[in-house]
Amino acid sequence: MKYKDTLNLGKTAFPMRGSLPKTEPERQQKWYDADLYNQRLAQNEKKPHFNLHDGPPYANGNIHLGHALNKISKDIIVRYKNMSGYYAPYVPGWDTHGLPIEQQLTKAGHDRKSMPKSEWRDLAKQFALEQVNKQRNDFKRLGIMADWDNPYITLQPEFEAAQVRVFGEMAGKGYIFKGSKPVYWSWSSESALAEAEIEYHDIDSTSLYYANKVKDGKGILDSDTYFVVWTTTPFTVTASRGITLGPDMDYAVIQPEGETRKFVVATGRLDVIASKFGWENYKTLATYKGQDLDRITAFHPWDESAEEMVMNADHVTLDSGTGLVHTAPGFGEDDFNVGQKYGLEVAVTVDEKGFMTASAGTDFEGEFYDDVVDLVIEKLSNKNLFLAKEKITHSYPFDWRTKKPIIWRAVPQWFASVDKFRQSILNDLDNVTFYPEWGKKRLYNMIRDRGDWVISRQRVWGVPLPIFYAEDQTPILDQTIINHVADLFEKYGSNYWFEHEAKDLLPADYTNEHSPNGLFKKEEDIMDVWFDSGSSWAGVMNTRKQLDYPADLYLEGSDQYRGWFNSSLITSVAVTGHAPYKNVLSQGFTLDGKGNKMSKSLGNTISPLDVANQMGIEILRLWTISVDTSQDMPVSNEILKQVSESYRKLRNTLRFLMANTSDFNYQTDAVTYAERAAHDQYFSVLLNNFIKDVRSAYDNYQFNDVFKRVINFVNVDLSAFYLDIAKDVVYVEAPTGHARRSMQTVFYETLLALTKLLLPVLPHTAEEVWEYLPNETTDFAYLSDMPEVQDLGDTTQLLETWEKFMIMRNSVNKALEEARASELIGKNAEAALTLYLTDEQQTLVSELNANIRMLLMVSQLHLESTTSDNSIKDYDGFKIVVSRAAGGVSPRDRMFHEDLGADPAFPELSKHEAEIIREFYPEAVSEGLE
RNA sequence: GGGCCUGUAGCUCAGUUGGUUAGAGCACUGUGUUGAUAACGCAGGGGUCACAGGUUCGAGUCCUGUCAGGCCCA
Repeated sequence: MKYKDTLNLGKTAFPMRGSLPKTEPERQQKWYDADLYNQRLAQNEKKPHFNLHDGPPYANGNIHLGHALNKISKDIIVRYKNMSGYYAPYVPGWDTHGLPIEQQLTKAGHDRKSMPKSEWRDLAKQFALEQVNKQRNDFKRLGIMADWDNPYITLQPEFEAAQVRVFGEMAGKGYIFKGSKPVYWSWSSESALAEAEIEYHDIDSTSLYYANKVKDGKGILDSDTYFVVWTTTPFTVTASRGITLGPDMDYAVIQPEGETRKFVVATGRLDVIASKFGWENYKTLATYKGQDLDRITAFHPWDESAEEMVMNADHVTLDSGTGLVHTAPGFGEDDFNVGQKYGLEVAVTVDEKGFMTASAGTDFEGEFYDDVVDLVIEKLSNKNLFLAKEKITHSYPFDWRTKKPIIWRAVPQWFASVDKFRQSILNDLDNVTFYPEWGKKRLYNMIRDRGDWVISRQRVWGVPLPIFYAEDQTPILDQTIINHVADLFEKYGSNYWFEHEAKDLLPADYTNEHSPNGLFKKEEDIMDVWFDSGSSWAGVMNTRKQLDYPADLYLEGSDQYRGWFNSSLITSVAVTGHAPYKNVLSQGFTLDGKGNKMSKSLGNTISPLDVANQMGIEILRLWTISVDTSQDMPVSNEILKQVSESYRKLRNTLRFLMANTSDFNYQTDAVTYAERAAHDQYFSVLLNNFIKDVRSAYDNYQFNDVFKRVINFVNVDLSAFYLDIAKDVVYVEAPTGHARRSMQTVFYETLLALTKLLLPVLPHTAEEVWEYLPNETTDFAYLSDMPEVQDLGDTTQLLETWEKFMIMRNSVNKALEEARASELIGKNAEAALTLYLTDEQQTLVSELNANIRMLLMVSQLHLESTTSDNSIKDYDGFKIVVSRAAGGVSPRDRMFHEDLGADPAFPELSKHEAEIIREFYPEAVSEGLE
């Protein structure tokens, strides 16, 4: 018989390497085959609910790292909650309407104008659903446990119906109104364009400098004073209604030599302007801040029915022009915004084809907008207001399809009046908890400063605005009618709107005093897609019976303060008076290894599927908790490599625990806490605190705290200490003896706790471990519950004592290392230690009440009283002498013993070992050992 | 230009209400083992806390500015 056969070396088939790219998909298939998602929920049916509401990704394109981070984070939370006493469903969603999908159709060669709208919408729907399927498969590869068979999709009839009802509620409360607002307008395609449909080219334009005569100087400016303004779009002078100044910028009133008129120009532009206009000498009569001149008025250059208001806004710069900006609210976004603040008219003097309308004046009517420069100059010159013209080259927006220039032009739009319930929104934010805390401030500022919400889009692929027009063009916004439309959508889908006439969309007997002939028209615009996803609290949380409103948690990237967090909040407060979420968790963005934005053009992106296929999705999942997700997170191959090292450490540690508990049955062999050896009790306490800390980190969504605690526990407490000293027990001691069983009990509890605590992050690995735990009865680890914190009484004293021991151990290690360096010993087993202890240190030793020789992993230990002998080296307060161990080496435990051969049958073994052999391997007495 | 956020060892993170020589894990170097072995132990080196001012007896920690980076606006 061999010595080795009398040892209890660990045994397990659990592979050291995970082969994750290969095994993960197989394991996921098992989950889906077993319908694990619903199994877990069924088990939790009577528990309190925890609702994480999924923000819908846009159904277009491949999933990227941001998607992965988002879904993995949600999966971690949902899995944790389901294993911690909650019923936590996870209904994934997709955002499917909107322009990008229309653009994909165009790219694919479809022409929107060559087919009926309903047909175009069918194509869009088909495309969107294909994208959903593709993304769904990719999300499943990430190991996400969700209701993949029943997602919510914003194009689903029940979702659209709920959304329209939200709109109806808001209309019923008077929050919806019609106005107009500038948009990118392509006269060449007679259509509004989105930012994405525009490309920029350099063009030459004629810019004009002209003067506006003061009308009401408010006692500050004389009536012979003129504001000098500059414009690069002369046609907009016809719709000019204001002059915008920088509130903190300086303006001078000057009088050039030989001039009777006075001019207002920004001080910072005076030199440039004077030379441009040939003002050789001028005197400065006064200077003002922009804000001093607020609300002074001037005459429109020629239109007597209009006037120009002096306003202040921050967008004014001194880069060009005069520091005074001619402002036409119908033809520019800045102009519109500042105009709204001052209540200016939104004049639009160009029609949809780019021709001037009657409102521009009879001289202009019918002229093409780009051909009126000379006419404008003539009109200005007639009034002696023209100052100069100048050719400029600048970047200008073009229609990407027709390659013609575009203009800003106000068109009728539907608005949601945020102003009417802004204060309720702001107040209700106090009832929401934000992770991180600054999220509240960020959302608060945005809501506080935002304007009304433009909810209409001049597009086709979206939910129609359920509004009708009477014969005299009066819009009909009636909640009852809107709900009637919602009912139709619920039955037939929103394409019904495009397939039917207005009369078929209205209740059968509907009449309206504005339509004496019973004729009606329907609105052609659709809703902003943010209204779609912003209604999901109604379309999903309120609609599905296993979910509740408000949600416990919304979790998205920090860009969603402007997006989904924002739009959901607005619609929810508008309808119910409350936020749709109790908690909001926002995450940063993934950056490359240098901290820069990831982008395809820079070629620094990392695909989550590539990581899954090359390293395993477990690595990316582990990465997710290794970083502080509340901030931006760098990712690189180097970083992922480091994470995979951590994964290997975790995996190996689990493997070691499994190998050394493979002959252990917790039900029959476990040793109670009170009966455990001192070091096992100590480690039990460490484990218990570890469970408490990790659970608390999960509860607070502090993922990287989970990571840090796990890694430290595994490396420091387990690997470097407990598992290291353990080998001399679990390998060497009697297989069923108390010392070994005591330790195996703790091993098993540790293994089980680690496996469960890691499951939300590493579900594949946890399930793999589970297959090696025959005593655990559930089919899947995911059907088990999180380890509970035990009441072990007051452990403060115990921990303090052992912390002191760890300091002592540290000193001993240093002493041993020196002995090794001087070649006195090789391994620790060759050493005998002599410790010269102070009174305090002796107390520590007696309090430990443990086998200290074993804990220090040396063959022999001698404890002496402290000495004044200065030749004995002090290691951080401990006087230690290392010498060679006495006696001989046992080939079995490889330690030095002075009692080898005490049992004549076993001349090479110590007495203690011989006893073990006689009891557990009696055949060795006759066979002998070698 | 505005709102919000970030910048501590090669990497990922801790650093409490400002208080002694700034910590951890990984990586690295050396070394021991070869009964966790494409593993494990031990020891060690490594930081002008982005930069510059300021407040204070004292600042990684508070204030101001600069630089770099991110999200959202303009």
